[in-house]
Parts: sequence; structure tokens; C-alpha cells
Amino acid sequence: MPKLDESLLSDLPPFSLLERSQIREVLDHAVSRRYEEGTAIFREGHDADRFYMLLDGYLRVVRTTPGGDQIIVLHISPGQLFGIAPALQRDTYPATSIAAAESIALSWPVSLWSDFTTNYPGFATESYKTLGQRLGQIQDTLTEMATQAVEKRVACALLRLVNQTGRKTEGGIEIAFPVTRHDISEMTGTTLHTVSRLLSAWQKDGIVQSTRKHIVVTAPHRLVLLSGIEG
Amino acid sequence: MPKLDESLLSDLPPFSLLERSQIREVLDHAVSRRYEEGTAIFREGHDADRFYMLLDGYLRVVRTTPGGDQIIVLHISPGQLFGIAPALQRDTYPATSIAAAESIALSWPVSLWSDFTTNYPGFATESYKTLGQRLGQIQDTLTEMATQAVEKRVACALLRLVNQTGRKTEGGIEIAFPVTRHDISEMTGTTLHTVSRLLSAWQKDGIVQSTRKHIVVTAPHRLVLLSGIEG
DNA sequence: TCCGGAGTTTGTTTCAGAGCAACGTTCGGT
DNA sequence: ACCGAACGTTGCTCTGAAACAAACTCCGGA
Repeated sequence: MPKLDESLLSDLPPFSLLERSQIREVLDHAVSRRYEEGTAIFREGHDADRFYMLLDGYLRVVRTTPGGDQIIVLHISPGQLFGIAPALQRDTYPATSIAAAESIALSWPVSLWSDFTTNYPGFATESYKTLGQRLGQIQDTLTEMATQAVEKRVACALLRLVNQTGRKTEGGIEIAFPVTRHDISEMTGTTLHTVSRLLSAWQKDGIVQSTRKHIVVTAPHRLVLLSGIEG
Repeated sequence: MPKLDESLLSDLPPFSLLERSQIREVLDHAVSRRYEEGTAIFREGHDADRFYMLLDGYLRVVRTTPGGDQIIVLHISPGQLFGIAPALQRDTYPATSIAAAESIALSWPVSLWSDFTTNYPGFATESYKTLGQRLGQIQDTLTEMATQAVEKRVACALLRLVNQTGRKTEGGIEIAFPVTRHDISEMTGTTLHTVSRLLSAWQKDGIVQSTRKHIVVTAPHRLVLLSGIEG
């Protein structure tokens, strides 16, 4: 295993207040690993024995119903902690996370969690902040799911992807990792058929531009309108 | 303000590991207040300046969409912490909480949060545990909302109420606080009409027994069946 | 080069459940 | 005792979106 470079972490919020030597410690305890697209990092219900930080790539966090239906609860972008079940006194992961594109993540054994929170200034604060954001975000999704029609939900989902992972290109904002119609249907609780129809219609209207597994939003403002008022 | 009795808190998880003298301290900083049915304890978006513990009664935690639709995110039962936005570094409450029945709650200024977590053993642990449970619960609801048909959702909602607040009576398990059809519709993202129809049907089948604002589940096992497999 | 599977599109059918409307019932206040 | 408001029930209509069905396209591997 090659030595990890300290600059990997020094700018990321949970570690940004640390001394150089502390970052060294953190890295020395970390395991770095690469995940191919489609690979699971951990699975729902398994022993929560490690916690993670995504360095590169994108993940989807997924829940499965007893009936076999899946839904995508949220996406993780580089620089975010995930699998932080230990912070919540859980002994088992509440969801599955899967690499949506080739990804790299660091991980630590849960036994270090309390060390991290007590010894490293800002780490606990930042972790709980992410947790708070995530809780709020899920509540948003829930509310949206309960009250909005499919078209608005899909518009919102697209906007969320764009805000979280979008990068500017000529002709619009591009979603930075592979997304299928099916993925979007699992974010919005609908069928891939309906999503496909909506995207086709929007493409005809010049709002989006999509090919297989790849979406560019050409007119974000018009998508905001469709999503109902505020962005 | 009368002196509060120490036995109020000594058995509740977040405080159960504390010395008598520590409980005294906690109580001396607390403000106790009574809320009439229908009163808001705090509202979405307002400054998160206090955190709370429900001593008696029941609360609903509610979110409102820009379009004016409401949904009930969760219910709070006696002994639970709520309004713990400060634990998540939020400066504003993410939802509104309303007394579903006459209720009594203690509260403390947020400035004490870090004192509590550092000085009182078990307090931090227990708080984050509740948080974790709540996050898991909301993910459950979200998944359910995204994948299940209305009938199952309503059945699940009823079972959740029963599990959380149900008490045995002759002839079934009774939900311990006033619930309207409209409330249930706001828990399940449907209309009060549909809920009314379902309850009528179930009453005819002898599964529930309801009068205005009051529901008794007479055949919980049959409701479990309707909710789809596991309880 | 061909094959198979994954992803996508589009048409048609069907129905659960929202929307609308009207009425009945219970409750609290005066 | 009465009134008005909040809560609940039920019938009818109509539509959004699921379900079913069938092809088409792209991609990677043998």
C-alpha cells in the first residue's frame, strides 16, 4: 500500500482544522480502496464495522423493500463522509451504497470513531452537520414525494443531481456520472417508462439533452419552473 | 415556578446514567411549559434557540410545502428529546412541532447543549442514538411512500401509531391521542376522503373501530397482513 | 462479426385514487 | 337550545400514471 498524500484531506471540512501531524495519523489508519462502477461498498443490514470518506467518484445510497423494489435515498459526492452508522450508535448499516461511477474511498474501523471525535477538533462538528443536512434533505424528499405529482418530482430530482454534481459544459450543465432512466425512477418512486417519456418531451422542448446514461440540462431555469416555484 | 422533581428524568435514557446532583443541575436549568392541543412548540424556519424533552402528551412534527400542503414527518412520545437542531449545527428548526394532545415539555437554551454532551455521561450517546433511529425511520417512510400503494401506506401508518403510542383496552389496542382522518392523510400523502373510505371498509371487516378523533385497532394481525408482510 | 443483454422509446390499455360535491354528525360556545 | 365550525361519510367523475407490450439501439465480449 503506497503512502497517502496529506493534501488529500487537508482541504476537506471534517479535517480542515487539523495539524499536519494529525492528518498524518488519520491517513496512517485509513484504508484506501477503488470500487468499479456497480460495486457495493457496504450493504444494508450488514455489520457496520467501518466508516468512510469518498475521495473520488459518486455513490448512490439505496434501500430495498421486502418486495424487492429499490429506491435511491441520496447520492454521495467526493469529500463527503458516508457509512457513518457508528455516529448514530447503530451496529448495522441502514442502507446499501453502490458506486455509480468508478470511485475511491478511504475507510476506518468504527473503533476509531470516538478517537476522531474527541481528539480532532472540528471533526465531530462537521460530521453532525452533514448528518443534519442529510436528515433535512431526506425530509424534503419525503415531503415532495407525498405532495407533488410525478412530473415535478422528476424535475426536482434532476435539479438535485445538477446542483450536487453538475459541471458546466458548452450548451448546458452536465450530470457528472452515469444516470439511467431507471435510476431516476428509483429516486422519484415512478417507473422508467414515465421517466423516459418525460425526458423525451423535455428534449423536444429543448430543456434537456440526453443520451444513454448521460444527461445535460440545457435550460435549468425552465426545469425550475416545472419543479414548482423555488429551486 | 415550582421546583421540579428529580424522578421526572432519572428513568429516561438520556439522563439515566446521571448522579442525583447532576439531574438537579439539569432541572435547575430547565424551563417547563404546558401546551394546549393544537399549539405549536416551535415552527419551521425559526431560530433554533432551545432544545426540548417531552414529558407528557404527544406531538406531531410537520413540514409545509411552499404550495401549502402539509405532511406529518413523525410523532413524538413522552420521554423523547425533540427540537435537537443544535446537535446538528443547524441555526433554524427544520420542521414545526405541534401538540397533538395537551402536552408538557422541558426545554433548555442551545448554549447548554455542548455542556450536556461533554459533562453528562450517556447524554450524547443517547441523543445520537435517537437521531439515528429517527433517520432510519424517515428512510423507511420514504421507501414506503415511494413503492407502496395507498392502502398499504395507511395500514403501516396505523401500525406505527399503534406501536408507538398504543395501549391495550378491552376489544383492541387504542391510539392514545386524538387522530383525525386528515392527520392520517398527512402521514401517508393521500386525501382524507381515501382514508375515510379505508377506515369505513376496515370497520366493516372488524379490523378497526373508530369514532371521531379516536381509533381502536381490534385486529392488529389483519392490519399487518394488509400492510404487506413484516410488521 | 455476430450475439446477447442492458438501456431506451413509444403505443395501448387499465384502474387506483384524486377531485368535486353534497350531506350527515358531533362538539363547543353563547 | 341553538348555531356554526370542525369532522366524517359517500357517491360520481375523470385523469395521471402504472401495467403491459413490442421494438429499437447501443455496447462489450466471444
